Amino acid sequence: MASPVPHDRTPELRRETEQRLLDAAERLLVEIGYAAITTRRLAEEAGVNQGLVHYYFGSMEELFFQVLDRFTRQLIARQREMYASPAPYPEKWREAMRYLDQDRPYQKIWWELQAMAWNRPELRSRVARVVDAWSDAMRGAVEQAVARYGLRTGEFSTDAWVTLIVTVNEGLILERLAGIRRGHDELLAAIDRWLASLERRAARDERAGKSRGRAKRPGARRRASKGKGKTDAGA
Amino acid sequence: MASPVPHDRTPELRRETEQRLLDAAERLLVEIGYAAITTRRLAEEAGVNQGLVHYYFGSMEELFFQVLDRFTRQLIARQREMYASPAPYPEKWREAMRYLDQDRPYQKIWWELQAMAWNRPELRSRVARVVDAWSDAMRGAVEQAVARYGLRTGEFSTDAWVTLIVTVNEGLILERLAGIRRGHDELLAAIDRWLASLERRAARDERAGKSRGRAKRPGARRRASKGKGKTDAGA
DNA sequence: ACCTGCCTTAGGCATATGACTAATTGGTGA
DNA sequence: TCACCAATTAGTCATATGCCTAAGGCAGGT
Repeated sequence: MASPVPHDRTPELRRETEQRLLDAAERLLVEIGYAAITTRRLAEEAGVNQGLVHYYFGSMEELFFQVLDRFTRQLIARQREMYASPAPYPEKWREAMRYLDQDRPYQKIWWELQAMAWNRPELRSRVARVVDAWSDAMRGAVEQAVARYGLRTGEFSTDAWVTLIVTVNEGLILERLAGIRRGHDELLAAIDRWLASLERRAARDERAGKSRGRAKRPGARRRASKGKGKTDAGA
Repeated sequence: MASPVPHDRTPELRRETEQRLLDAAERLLVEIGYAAITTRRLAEEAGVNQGLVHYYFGSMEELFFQVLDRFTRQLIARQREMYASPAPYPEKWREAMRYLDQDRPYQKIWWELQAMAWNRPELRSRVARVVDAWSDAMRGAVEQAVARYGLRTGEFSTDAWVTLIVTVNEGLILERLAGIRRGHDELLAAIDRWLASLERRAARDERAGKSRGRAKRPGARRRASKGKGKTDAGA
């Protein structure tokens, strides 16, 4: 429960109350879901009078629009930051996987907003924008990984890889939202092993000065299964 | 809009009116989402009087419980039927992928029910049951495919494969629900090519009487990338 | 001190909602 | 035909909801 609004009316106050309401909406998305949020429940959570929803946003609908806009901006910025890291790809993957367990409120907000958007055509483009940004943010990292690990991209384009990685992540997040964990540890461990071995081999190849093309063929079979892991590792 | 209820009171009438209401609820889940369904909207859609919701189900909550139960039973039966087919794995995958575009109402219902369950702990176990059944239904087919195509399972257990396939499917379905198609065709085409080549090679190996172990090593590199495809093909 | 503009409050209003109920209807069996 | 029981109707009720408004409060500027 937020504290009452301070009574000094500085120029920042408008943003303060607006942000309070938007923050409260996010907390309630996590706690009770979009369908259960009312103006009174929201105002109570924000520690302001119920009339302020109308004053600042005009309607609940507009408030949700702004919740979605603010959230998507934050999410996109965060994904760009994560994938801009110079760390090798397995590290990026591990970082993203850590979010699976540590970032449940964030994920809940995102998927509650999506569920709301399923029935609101005017919101779909905004949702699509985030997924596009996510894909774009990781594309560079995936391209580098594919090149570094000498994985063939002839049959699997970068777009296919990226799509695979994104969809796997989405599926994992959603299952956890529903309390499902079956098979997750097995999958994540397998991907991790595979990525680690790809990275070790790439480092070895660098030291030996070997061309990757050559390095692939001897362990081709092993790489095959790992190549799968790479697919998974794309997140 | 359903037609009015017939006026002959046979012993089947109770089931008739109940089913009408449950059918109407499913249609509305597709059309307006769970959050917008009211007793009056539902009764109108079912062509019955609004008081019958209380008479037959006692509450909207109980009605949604029964919608979920009925739907999950149907979904599980259908998945079992699909994966029980003796067709080779690529055909099963293609059958499942055809559902991506042709079965949008079905998918919408399922995900609206899931979104509802995110905020209803008492519904989570039911949702989890469906995902478990889905995984179980496809496990046999995946195991057969792994064996037939000579793919290593040492690093990727069957559980990992199954989880990968399920999560990819979930991600694809959800993106389409939000109107997102980017990268889907590329991914599905790549998986299809890879599965087709796996199947051709398996058939050739059968005719030639070669052991799969031997057959893998020459094309090891190609198999690697296809192994990825197989990962994708697991759906 | 006064004025102005913005913020906030304390309700109020019209409508919607889930749940409910008494009366009526209709089918079946004796 | 009559009696009985289940199904249905036609509202009703208490409460909730989104939206709104007039009045008051407060800070900053003159």
